[in-house]
Amino acid sequence: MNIEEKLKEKISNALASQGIVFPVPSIIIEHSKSSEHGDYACNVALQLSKDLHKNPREIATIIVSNIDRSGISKIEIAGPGFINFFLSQESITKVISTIISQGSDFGKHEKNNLRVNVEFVSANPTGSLHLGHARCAAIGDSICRLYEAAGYDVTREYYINDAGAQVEHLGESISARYMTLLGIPTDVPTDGYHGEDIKKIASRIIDESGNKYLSDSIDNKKYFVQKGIELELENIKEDLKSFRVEFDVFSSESKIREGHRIESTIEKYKKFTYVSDGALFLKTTAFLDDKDRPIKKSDGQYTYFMPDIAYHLDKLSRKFDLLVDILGADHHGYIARMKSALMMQGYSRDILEVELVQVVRLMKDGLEVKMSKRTGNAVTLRELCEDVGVDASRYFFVSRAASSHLDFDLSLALEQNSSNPVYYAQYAHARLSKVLATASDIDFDLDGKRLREEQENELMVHLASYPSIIVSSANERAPQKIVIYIQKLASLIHAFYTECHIINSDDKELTQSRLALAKASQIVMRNALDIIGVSAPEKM
RNA sequence: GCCCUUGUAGCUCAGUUGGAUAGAGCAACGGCCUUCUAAGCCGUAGGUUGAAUGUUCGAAUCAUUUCAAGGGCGCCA
Repeated sequence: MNIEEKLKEKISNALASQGIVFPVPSIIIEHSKSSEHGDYACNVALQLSKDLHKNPREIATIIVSNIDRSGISKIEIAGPGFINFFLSQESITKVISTIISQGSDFGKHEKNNLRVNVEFVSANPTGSLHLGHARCAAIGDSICRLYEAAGYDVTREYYINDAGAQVEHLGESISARYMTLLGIPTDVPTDGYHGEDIKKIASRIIDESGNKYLSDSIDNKKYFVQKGIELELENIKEDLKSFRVEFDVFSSESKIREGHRIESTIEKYKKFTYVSDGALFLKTTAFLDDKDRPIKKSDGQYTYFMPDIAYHLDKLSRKFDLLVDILGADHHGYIARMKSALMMQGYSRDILEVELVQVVRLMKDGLEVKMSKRTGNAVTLRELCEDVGVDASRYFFVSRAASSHLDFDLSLALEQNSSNPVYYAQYAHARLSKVLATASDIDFDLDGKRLREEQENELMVHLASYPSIIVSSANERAPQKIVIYIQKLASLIHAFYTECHIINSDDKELTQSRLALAKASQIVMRNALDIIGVSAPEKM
């Protein structure tokens, strides 16, 4: 149990001893913003004053006079009724030995036996991934890593839309390039794809099988579509891998449409459908939606919504306790309708959580550049990795809340290279690594007996809060909180490094204490960077 | 016209779910390298939290209205 949990329990017990029931989970312990407010602060007295009809300071006094004071050096009641805790030296330094003994497991929680499926990116296999996908990939993967650290069993899933009009256009575009390369000039359809990747695919088909697919047969058309999807997907997987994102499961729309799966799904929804103007509608307004949605068009084709419902039911049939979809913000209308569809099958509205990621606007010299896959002028994930770097890109995307509208200026991102905050954090890790390597023959003082400075104290308190930050970030699916944590950690490490010289040839004991703190800090920095998929270099 | 998201320092953004003096990073200004990496540290300046009203001990956070930006509005994905 860490310090915060212990404090919560003490407070709850103190209240219970006076007949006031206030369970541990509803108690909020916060880090004091300034050291004059102690190491931790609690506002229960203010929360309780309304229910108990008592002055908050009075309640605080009751708590303080009944609390178990072990590990606490001083308790103060401040302001309107805050309780400020000053920890004893031993309870602060204890975190060092905990971190060093747990190593890369520090911050990871015990398995909670909950299975979560996170679907993200899921870009159509019709071209390279671009900036917007990069943001989704960075956020999605970090959320997965957070869930893993918080004890969930996580499945990363990618849904391939390989059955709609988009992939038909892909096939036609490849076909046109293929013809042109073989000496029969053919225009790419106006709603087709014009990027370089299409040319590459066409020439690859020629390399593999020459002019075998020249005729306009249906089989050949199918071949171009199928081959196009295969190669685009291969490309996407490679790009994602170099961005340190790997999926466990790829599901495809065409599989969902196979056999009579859609028909049998519709059968399950019989109670909630009706025909209007020749189209089949799903009565989503019976649940959360403001309009009923068509699932089968009057021409007999399904809308995209129908296979999507079948797909979500497919995921649920694989026994997940929670589904998370990470989608572009233009899908927000989709949330109510999909939740409604799942509720029709008896699932709770919370079985599906949707995280909306705002689009990235590409800027150049202060002006917006419209990105389009069709015209091929988008900044791709690959370019981003090559020009800005994986670490800087992932850090940048994760440091902003998914809901924030984001402008991305590539030239500025390149310029800012050395002042990018990611290097601030990595540099802190590298500096500690160097000191630890230099003093590798000196033992650690795991009790941190000689740690007295304010910088050391603040650093230790911050280190101790890491496990609870993991839990709250995971619950809120908010990886940017980890970035904030990292930023603060880096700042404290740099201050410690500058103000508290670690290796002192004339004071071995002090050196041993500080080396232990350096080691613990290095471990936590590395663990935290790993959550957002950023490397922790030994030297820079 | 209706719905969703967003609006915080010159710029890019945080803000622990209603708490103490609203915080970081860039940019600006002033200091600090004969000792472990100056990609650093210490300090200064910068704010009517888009605007207004309300809810209460207490509001950037909740409610209503309003302005602005982006997105979505029954057979597109």
